[in-house]
Amino acid sequence: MRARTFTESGRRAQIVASTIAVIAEAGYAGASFSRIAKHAGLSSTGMISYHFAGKDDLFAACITEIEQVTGAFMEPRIAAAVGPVAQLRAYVESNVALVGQHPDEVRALIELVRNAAQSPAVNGRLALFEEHFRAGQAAGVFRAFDARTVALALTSGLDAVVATAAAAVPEPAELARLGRELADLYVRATAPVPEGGTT
Amino acid sequence: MRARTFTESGRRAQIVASTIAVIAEAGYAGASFSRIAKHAGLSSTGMISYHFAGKDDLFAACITEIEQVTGAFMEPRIAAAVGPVAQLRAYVESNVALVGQHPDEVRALIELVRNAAQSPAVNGRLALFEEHFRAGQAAGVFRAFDARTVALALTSGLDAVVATAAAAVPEPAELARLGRELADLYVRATAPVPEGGTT
Amino acid sequence: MRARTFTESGRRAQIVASTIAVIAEAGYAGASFSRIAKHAGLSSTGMISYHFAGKDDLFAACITEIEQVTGAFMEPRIAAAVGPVAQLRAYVESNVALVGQHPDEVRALIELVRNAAQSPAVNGRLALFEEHFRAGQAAGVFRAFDARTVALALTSGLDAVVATAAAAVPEPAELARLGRELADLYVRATAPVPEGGTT
Amino acid sequence: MRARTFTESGRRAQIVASTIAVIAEAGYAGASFSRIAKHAGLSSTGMISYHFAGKDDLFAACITEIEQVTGAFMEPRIAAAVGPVAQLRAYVESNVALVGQHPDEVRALIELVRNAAQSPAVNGRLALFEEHFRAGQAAGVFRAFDARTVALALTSGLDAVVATAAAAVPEPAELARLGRELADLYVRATAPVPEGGTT
DNA sequence: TATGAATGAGGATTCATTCAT
DNA sequence: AATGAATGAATCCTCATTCAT
Repeated sequence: MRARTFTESGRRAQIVASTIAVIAEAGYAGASFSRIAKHAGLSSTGMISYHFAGKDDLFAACITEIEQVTGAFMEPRIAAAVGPVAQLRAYVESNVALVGQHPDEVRALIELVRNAAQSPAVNGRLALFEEHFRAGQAAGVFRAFDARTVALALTSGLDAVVATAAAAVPEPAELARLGRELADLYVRATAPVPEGGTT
Repeated sequence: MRARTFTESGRRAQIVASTIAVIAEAGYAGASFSRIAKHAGLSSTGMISYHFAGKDDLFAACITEIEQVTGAFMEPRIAAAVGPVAQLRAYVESNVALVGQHPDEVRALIELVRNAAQSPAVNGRLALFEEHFRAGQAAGVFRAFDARTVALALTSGLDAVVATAAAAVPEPAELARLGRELADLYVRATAPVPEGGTT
Repeated sequence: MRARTFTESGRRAQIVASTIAVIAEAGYAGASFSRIAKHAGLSSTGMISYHFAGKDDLFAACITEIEQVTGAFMEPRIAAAVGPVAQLRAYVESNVALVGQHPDEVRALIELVRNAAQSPAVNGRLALFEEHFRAGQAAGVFRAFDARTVALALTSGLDAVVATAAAAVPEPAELARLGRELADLYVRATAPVPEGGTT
Repeated sequence: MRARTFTESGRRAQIVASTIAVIAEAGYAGASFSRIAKHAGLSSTGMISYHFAGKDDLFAACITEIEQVTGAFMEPRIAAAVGPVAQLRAYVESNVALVGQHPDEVRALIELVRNAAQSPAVNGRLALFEEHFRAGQAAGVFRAFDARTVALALTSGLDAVVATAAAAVPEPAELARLGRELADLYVRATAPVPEGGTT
């Protein structure tokens, strides 16, 4: 087997993987211990309680695991981009492209972020965007706007597009087109005002 | 199919109101019959089943009620705007402003739309935006983009901002500012390309 | 599909036994999970759902258990009889005698067969009788009659006598007399016509 | 309308008729007040409780009504027969034939008799048969047997055949054949022993 | 570690009945 | 006579969690 993360012992990792699969398939509300146990081939839910302090703990472990997987895909792509605007574009495009690689993880993360009471993950990404926008504004590559509000709107819009795509994964080319569409939208939305203001 | 009395028979309306309040407070998953009954001052959940065929029926009634309330607030404001761009701005601003008037209804509707498996409400709004964008593109006031994807991203971003605002309702002035921020964002995101394209 | 332990895992068997007792005492309609749980000394009905997939599953297990018990009693007695007529008599008499040994099982089986929408058990016995009559007719030991209708009437009559006896179990001698009475009735009812027919 | 029995006021009769229809269609267990009310076109179950002291009272009224209907059909046919044997035959045949005329009433009565805790109706018929057999034995037209046991077996067998026929009403000719089959069976089963004993 | 059993609360829904109007 | 609203118990079932083995 050997297909385990280095952070967790075998069973834990197996349970986390099953949880992600179940959330992706049945949604947050449908992810009961018994369903997860069945998926994991466990004969009882007791094993889950043994390995995790509770549902919150299990879900937190899932978020950690998913972030590792998605980070490995997205981070190099974002790092390869130069400048705040290109990085924004890279974030959006790689996030959409990620659907083609790890649809279950993407679906599960969105469900978790949507339902799990204010995890550090969701706040982290929000803060990341907000900070990114502020830095870009200081550098003059983004126009003046309320960074927090815009970060919230854009990350949520991104999630919605990604979730829809993950529900019925399109071909890579179509996925790339979706990413470009959305990145265009976000770049234009945040671009500096050229000369005279619009309305 | 029998005709119902004027105020929706009193109790029915009261149950709907309580359901909206409970969803706003405890979320979709937390809106159990017993919690709703307690909020409504009913001695048992049987009364809810007496008035509504089931949870779907109750939630549908809530959506209808909320749409009536929100429509009464937003529609005249949108109708007063001239042209697709101004109407987009009016939609966004009046939706955010609505939070100050009916925060519970706004929160509940978002929860319902998010969870009640593909209601006509959510599809309706999405189709409305999509159609609005296509018409504006034909008129040359919106640039060329994938109307469906953009509609999805922008409505979801709007929901997120509205939901966040509804969670801790700010003062009207701050609410108005939020609305303008978001409307600006959306107008710029969809504005026609002046001469040379960006990026 | 997992293999079950020897005594049907202890609790399972206990629940089945309690269910049989409750059905015998309170009838099919009165056999609620809560009553069964109380009889079995369980603190909640959840335990029953834990061991059985549902009411159908539980009842099916009861039928299996009862058939095992009754089969062990009746089958050797029937097998010892020679010829279709003697076997018919042996079936009836051993079935009535069974009441003295397992009154609860007999009562419960009749209730189950009467209510559990066309179980294989009831159809099986009916088909068995029908086939038995046809074979006997071919051998000339039964007169010509509609095998299906007669099978239906006689098995139902047998059930009624057995159920009545099980409601207030008489002494073995009286039980034996009842069995002989009924066997006589059935043997005469199905006997070949000697010379001139009656009317 | 004018289609009311002389025993009950309009609404009562209507409720009784609906109850019979519902029991025939949904069985004893399925005959809830709400279903009966719906069938009767009543907007609430309160009306049933108003007219009847309880479920037992309602069901008793149904039995009375059904016995009137069935008696009107069967009694003249039985009265036309001469002698205990012919009367037994007439009872069986007219009871089976009744299925063609009043299937709902037949179905409902069997359900009621089977479930309603020992009504006078079922005991009455049993006593009637028993007494009939005793009288016939005294007259020498029936052989010596346990009148009570035989009455129980034969009435139950008759019920089963009738219930099966009522579940999918056959053509009158087939119904008549069934009746003759069963009557033959019962007449032979109870016939005096000619010379030497059988078996 | 892992299993299977047990718990107790909570889920929606249906039921017969009562009562004010 | 009739309605509609209300009650409270009972239905089966699922849940997360605990515990002895």
